[in-house]
Amino acid sequence: MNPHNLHPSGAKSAPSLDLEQIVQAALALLDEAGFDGLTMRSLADRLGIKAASLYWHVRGKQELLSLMANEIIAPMRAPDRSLPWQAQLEALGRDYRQALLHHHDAARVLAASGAPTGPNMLRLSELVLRALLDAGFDRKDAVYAGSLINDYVVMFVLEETRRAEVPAEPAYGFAGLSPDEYPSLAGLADELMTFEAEERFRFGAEILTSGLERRLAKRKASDPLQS
Amino acid sequence: MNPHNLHPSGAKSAPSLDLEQIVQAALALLDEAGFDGLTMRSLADRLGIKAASLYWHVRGKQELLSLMANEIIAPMRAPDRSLPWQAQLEALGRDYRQALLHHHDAARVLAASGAPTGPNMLRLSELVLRALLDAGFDRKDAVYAGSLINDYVVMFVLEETRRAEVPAEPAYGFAGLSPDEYPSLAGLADELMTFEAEERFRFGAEILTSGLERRLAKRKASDPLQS
DNA sequence: ACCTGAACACCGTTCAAGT
DNA sequence: ACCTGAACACCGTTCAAGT
Repeated sequence: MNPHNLHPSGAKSAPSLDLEQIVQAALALLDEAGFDGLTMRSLADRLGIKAASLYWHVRGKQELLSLMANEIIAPMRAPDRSLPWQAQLEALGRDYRQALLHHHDAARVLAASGAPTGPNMLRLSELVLRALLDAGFDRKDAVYAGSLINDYVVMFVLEETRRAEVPAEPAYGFAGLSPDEYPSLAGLADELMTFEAEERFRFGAEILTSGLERRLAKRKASDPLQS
Repeated sequence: MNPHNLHPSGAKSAPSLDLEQIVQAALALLDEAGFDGLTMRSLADRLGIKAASLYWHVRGKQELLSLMANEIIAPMRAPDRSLPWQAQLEALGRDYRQALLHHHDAARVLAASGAPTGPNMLRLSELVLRALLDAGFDRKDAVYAGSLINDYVVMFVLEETRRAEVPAEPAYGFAGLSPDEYPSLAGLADELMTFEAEERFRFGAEILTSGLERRLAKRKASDPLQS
């Protein structure tokens, strides 16, 4: 239908508009079928091509997942740089979580997508690290803190999704536990089976933030050159 | 060979000694072939049976993974209860990480194994939650903190393993990044490509511990009934 | 009680060949 | 440049049948 994909209007020709369609179709398939239903074969079906054809556009499923991860976080916005670093990081964390919740099993895609490669992924890393460097963390600490924050959000939504997908999960059967063998566990059965996502997410965010605050305070105390 | 598996000596007959062999074989296979090489078919081969036979012993691969997870953390020891809670949690975290590092891709098994079910898994949860309750955290906070710590260790070793398996990973190509588009990322290229596991693990542990200390202090300040 | 044969319904990926 | 046919080398799981 459009054999050359040329724009006669001289606008810079969109690089691989086909790839964009593939990623959009993959996201739509993810929403319908979940991570386990996302296969090269059914993605090809949805695009009206054969599975083998996908390999002309992407190196393999791994690359597809990276492209999807990059697209999933596309709606994320940069936080106001004039805010305190804690507020910037919390805004990024909340935003990240919302982006993941916006697609079915998105956290599994992110967890499987490997090192950040796409521009949106790189931009997210950039924003987190910028806030940490601005705050006064040294280079190593900024990198460590950045991956801590990233891992926290992905892990949280992974668990959040798992809990939501299996309602009244029988596997979370902490109810019948022997109070003699597992006194703490048995006493916490109610709390273990409940998942109050918002409150729980804020808890972890608060722990990370105040832990980082403490780290920063110690660093500054031992290094009077910092502002 | 041992059709009834009876102990004439009156000792309580070992419940499912066969299951134990299966889990041991699965762990040996994991060590040799990694998580992706751990299939029901090759596990059956190793045991000298057919894949279908495994389903008489376990409900499915998911249950096998749970059993493996339980076995992987079997060497973990309870921390000295007289230690401060911070030291107990740090000991548990280090011990947990070591147990995971002891088997190839063990963190992937733990991440895939779902809610804790086996006795060792339950005991690990029990120990973490006991330390937190002893410290004075309320019930909800203890549960939240417990899963935070657990997730941190698993996520860390997941990343640690990924980094070790792919030496000089070309995917972690932060070197050629444009300093104009990604100034922080480009400036941190060295730190992003290095993975100093011990130091990095301690960093996260310290952030979590001091964040939890702060939380506890705030709680106690607002609740004079606590010791 | 425990195991096998045989199948079902899939996977990701490669590659020569087509247009 | 892009797609297909056909295959390769696998998966997890079920179930009637064997012993």
